[in-house]
Amino acid sequence: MDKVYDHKKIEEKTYRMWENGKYFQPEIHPTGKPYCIVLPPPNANGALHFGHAMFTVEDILIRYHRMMGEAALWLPGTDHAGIETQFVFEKQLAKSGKSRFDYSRVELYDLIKAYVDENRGGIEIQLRRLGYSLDWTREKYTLDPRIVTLVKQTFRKMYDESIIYRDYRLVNYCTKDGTSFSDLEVSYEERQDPLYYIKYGPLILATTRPETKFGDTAVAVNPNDKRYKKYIGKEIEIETVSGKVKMKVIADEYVDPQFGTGVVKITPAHDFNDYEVGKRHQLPMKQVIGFDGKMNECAGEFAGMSVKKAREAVVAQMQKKGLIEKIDTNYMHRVGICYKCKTVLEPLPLEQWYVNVQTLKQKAIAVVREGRIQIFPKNFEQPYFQWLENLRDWNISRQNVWGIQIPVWYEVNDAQRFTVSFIDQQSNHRQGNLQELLDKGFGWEEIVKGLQRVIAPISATAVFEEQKEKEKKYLPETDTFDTWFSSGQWPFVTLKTSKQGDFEKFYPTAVLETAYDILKAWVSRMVMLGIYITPAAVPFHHVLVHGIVNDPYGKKMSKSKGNVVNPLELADQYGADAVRFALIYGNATGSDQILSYPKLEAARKFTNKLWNMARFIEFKMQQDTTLQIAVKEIKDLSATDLNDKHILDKTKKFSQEITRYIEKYQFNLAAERLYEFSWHEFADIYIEDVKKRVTQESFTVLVSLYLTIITLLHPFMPFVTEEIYQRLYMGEKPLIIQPWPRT
RNA sequence: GGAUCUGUAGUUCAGUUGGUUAGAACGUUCGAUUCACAUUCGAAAGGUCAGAGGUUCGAAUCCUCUCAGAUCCACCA
Repeated sequence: MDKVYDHKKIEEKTYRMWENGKYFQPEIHPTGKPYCIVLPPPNANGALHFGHAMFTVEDILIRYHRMMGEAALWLPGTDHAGIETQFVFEKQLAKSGKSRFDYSRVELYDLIKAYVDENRGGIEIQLRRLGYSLDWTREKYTLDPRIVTLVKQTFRKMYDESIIYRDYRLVNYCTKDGTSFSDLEVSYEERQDPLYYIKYGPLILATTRPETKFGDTAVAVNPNDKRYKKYIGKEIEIETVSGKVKMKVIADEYVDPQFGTGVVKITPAHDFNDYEVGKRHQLPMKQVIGFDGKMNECAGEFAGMSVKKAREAVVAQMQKKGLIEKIDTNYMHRVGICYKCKTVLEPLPLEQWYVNVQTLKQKAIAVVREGRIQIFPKNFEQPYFQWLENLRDWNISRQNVWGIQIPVWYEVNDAQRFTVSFIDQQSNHRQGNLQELLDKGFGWEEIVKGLQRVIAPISATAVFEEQKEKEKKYLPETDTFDTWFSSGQWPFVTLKTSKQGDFEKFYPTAVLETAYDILKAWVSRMVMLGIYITPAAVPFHHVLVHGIVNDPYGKKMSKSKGNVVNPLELADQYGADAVRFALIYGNATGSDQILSYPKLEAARKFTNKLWNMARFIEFKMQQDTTLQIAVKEIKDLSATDLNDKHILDKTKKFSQEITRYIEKYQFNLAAERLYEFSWHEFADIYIEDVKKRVTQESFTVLVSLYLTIITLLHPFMPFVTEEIYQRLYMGEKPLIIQPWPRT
């Protein structure tokens, strides 16, 4: 044996040995109790980051249960990550001077698919490098045809049961990425913007968005506001930049008399609150901002300007006309921005598909309250409940190409009411009213072939593929599902499309292990959709939450900050075992941690220490051949020496402790105890003691206890322990499937 | 505005249902060491457990308040 443990010589070949031996497959224990963890699917196109290194927790559980003789399945898979991937791809496109508007949706999809296929596989290699005992023979991908079919079936079922519906309402729309987002995906930013006090006929109102005034369809005051009582229900005449306009004054509780002047302009098409007010008072919606982020023809002379430009221009005009009372430049407020590109999100009215979450969320709350699903640590239940209780209907439409297309067709019986965009035969981007485009001479076939996007009226008849009638014309829904709609079904769609009988055997899964930041986005969706599709079962019994790994200074790792550390580089330097151990050691379940180089170094020294214990044993056996026999026959341990008895007893207790810690998901305590015991109790004291009095009996005890230690450590540090096992013990089967020490 | 979490040695963090002198790692200081390991061994120093009050025979742990930091949710033009 080398004097120093060299992980580079060991890790790759060991992983190959495990994989070739089919030890990652649950069939290795055909009659064992089923135990299943489904890997939270990383972005197929992405690279490993530190969050993924926390999968170590799952590997510990899987390896432990496998050694317990259970049929342990850790099912890997990757996610197509709709918006993320398309975002990255479009950046690439931009470099070559192109944009998504240059391609039909079919072409664009194929381009992205080719791009992803080219970059795929990286993540799998990286997960192998960290020693994760995933059953690769069962690997899944969110766009696997059979999974797509199941996802669409869920949509169909929900639609048939009226849980999914289509509606025309305001959505958070990113004009740069060209798609809407769910409430969850909106980020907020504190901003200082001018608050304009504008003269509205006899009234004065405060607004941050004077450019939306073209979409105003009423002025509102609080019903109890004495100052304005006389105007309620009346029409007032208003001088505006575009001439005189009449406007109704309505009363609504929503208006806060304390804010500004207590008068609000109501723009139902461009503000969420105004939209609600508009619904209550049956106000018309007048859209003045287009999906390109520019003012439309309703804005008169300002048409074609960006929102920002238009705001400045409108204000300038108003000032000229003396319509601005004053400007408060110190006004602070929060604006919704796109979490990807930071563009200010526009509330825009759009036809979208929604999931009615009322019943689903009540059930999702109930299963946790009743303890059918337990969250560890328990304090993460609170945000889970809070978020679900606040949850509003879930917008699942995304105007992306990269994703699962919503499987619906619209009957085109009145082309006048459809808006389409497409690439014509000359490869030009066209968009507009379908009837007008047809009138201009574009052919139906041409439009369908180059189709980019269809906006069907809310009244259009939506049918599924097989419901289409031959004599009728249809255009497809071009929107795709929110990625979370498909990944929210992950536990059952993976198992249902896996090997025969897997679903029946492994569902519900044992544990869902993930970072707390996607508890809401992902876990709650899985619970909702899981109990919807499989009402008798929950998708997993336990939710195990881990924290985030921050950079050495405690700052969140992010590409933009440039402080991202690649776990594989650390695995190269310190060894995969050391990286795994350092992440577990000294960090309580669920709490954030700081990447610590001293800790990595300490973990690496630990692997070397273990290695040298093995070297000592090997050395002794070479020195004294009578000791070799002892190694092979470590069954009936008898100890006459008091110290031997003592350590036997201690090791027994130690082994119980480790088991208990793993069962209770206290991996940090397990790791600390393993480190402490093996180094300072076993090596420093016991080995030193035996050195002075080597007998066959004491050496046998020593060797057998060392085996126990190596076995208990295996889930945490699989490579070095397996290698030691292979060298010293050479059983018929490798350590990975040796039985867990029982007491 | 509502909620959650965190505050323990120079640093990073443990501390299971309240129970002797509050632990570890790294760092620091002193010492050892031919023969498994200098990536080692032995030893030492280092803490008013953020602060104040309360419950208790007993509090880092439970309760209240204060201070500091982080996060989440909601949201007024």
